[in-house]
Amino acid sequence: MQAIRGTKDIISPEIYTWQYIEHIISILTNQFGYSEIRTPIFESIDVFKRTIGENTDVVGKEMYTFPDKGGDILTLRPEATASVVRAAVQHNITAQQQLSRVWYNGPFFRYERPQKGRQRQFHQFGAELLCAASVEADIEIISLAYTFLQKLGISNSVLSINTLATPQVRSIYRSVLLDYFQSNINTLSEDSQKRLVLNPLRILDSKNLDDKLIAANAPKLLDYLDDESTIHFDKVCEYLTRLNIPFIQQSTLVRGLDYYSHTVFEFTSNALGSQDALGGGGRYNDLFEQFGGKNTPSIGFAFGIERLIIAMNAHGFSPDTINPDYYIIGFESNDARSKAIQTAHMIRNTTNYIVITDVQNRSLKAQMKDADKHNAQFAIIIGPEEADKSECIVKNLKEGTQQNFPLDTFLSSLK
RNA sequence: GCGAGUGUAGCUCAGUGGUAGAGCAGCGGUUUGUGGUUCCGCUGGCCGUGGGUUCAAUUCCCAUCAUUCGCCCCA
Repeated sequence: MQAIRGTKDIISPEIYTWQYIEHIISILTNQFGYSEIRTPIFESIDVFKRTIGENTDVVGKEMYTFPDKGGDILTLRPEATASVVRAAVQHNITAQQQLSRVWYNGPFFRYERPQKGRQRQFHQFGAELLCAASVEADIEIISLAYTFLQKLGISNSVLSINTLATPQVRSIYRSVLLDYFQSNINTLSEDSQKRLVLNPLRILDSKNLDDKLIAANAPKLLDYLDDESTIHFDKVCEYLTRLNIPFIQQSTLVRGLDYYSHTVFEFTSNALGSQDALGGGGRYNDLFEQFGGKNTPSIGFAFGIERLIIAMNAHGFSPDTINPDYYIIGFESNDARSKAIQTAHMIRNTTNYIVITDVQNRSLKAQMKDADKHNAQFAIIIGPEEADKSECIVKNLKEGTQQNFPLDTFLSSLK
């Protein structure tokens, strides 16, 4: 038996990197005043289907969808934003234009071919700023995401931003683009010919060389923006400059989910290989209405934890190891071993020190070696002689010095 | 869904048509109650799984599963 394809067990020592990231998330979200939200792992398929977009790959071929015993069609969440909005509408979180700041961290599921930085069960940390249409909201979200990467020591990632404007502008642009690509259809790659039908904007993003040449001369969305979109986007760029957050305007940046409008952004890293996005996000001003809510402009982002770890490792990150304060050694006689276990029990009950003991009845030498391997500060040694006198040897393993103490004296010195 | 590579001890990897090695790790010892350095020894592998070719396969062929890297897509 083994873990199924595209899933994995996270064990020591990698788990310490995960815990480190979770620790940073906790600090960061507190700094920005965001509170955690935990939505169900599975939802009705309808939560994702129309909101993400029926023509997207995520919905079209990547969702884990199944009927439950009652016949309801359920889907393992492939992303979080739709769930968060569903929850916000259900609980009237943003009723009366109430702003809300939330974050999440957890597993998501997409049925895809695994490769570097891509699994079927993966994990995302994300944040959503609900009910805020202002440029400042965009900036807060991008600043949060940027600060997160800084705190993790991922210094060389690149922030790309773009605007997808309003749905109205986008549909005009879409038809212009369609005409343009239609006239070049024979030189387009096979994939892009399909994209022409499903989502022509996506051709702009193609990795195919021929497509890139054609896309380079394609009409630019920027030339079709209305005033509202232009002003918003320009202000976002100005603000980023003022905050000293480096970015590049990338007119080819198209995000894969249908609900985005206006600001979209992505953080990439060259440490990741082909799946080069650490995370991304954007504004979704019309999503609430799809869940029967009022118009509630919002913006958010998500990072892939697995990809962050790849980037952190590329930067040489290694998590701090937690070393024991005391390694309690009892050896040879039952009395000595018993006193050692009692001592460990006492220390753990009355203090927060980290205490390791041997549970294999090993020799003094073996336990000393083990204490060293654990990188313990002190070895507390109790042999038959010490046990008889209710004493212990306190040995400083860093300095190699040691001294005998009555057990009581040693224990009371810890408080 | 498509393409290519890989699958041998806990880990990283050698290797050969006649049932296997190294380094690291682990355990033990170096004169018997003390770790981190040497030195010595030991444990440990149905050589991914199932078929086929062969007197014989871990080594060749096929399939399958897993994994890696691409395509696609995204976190």
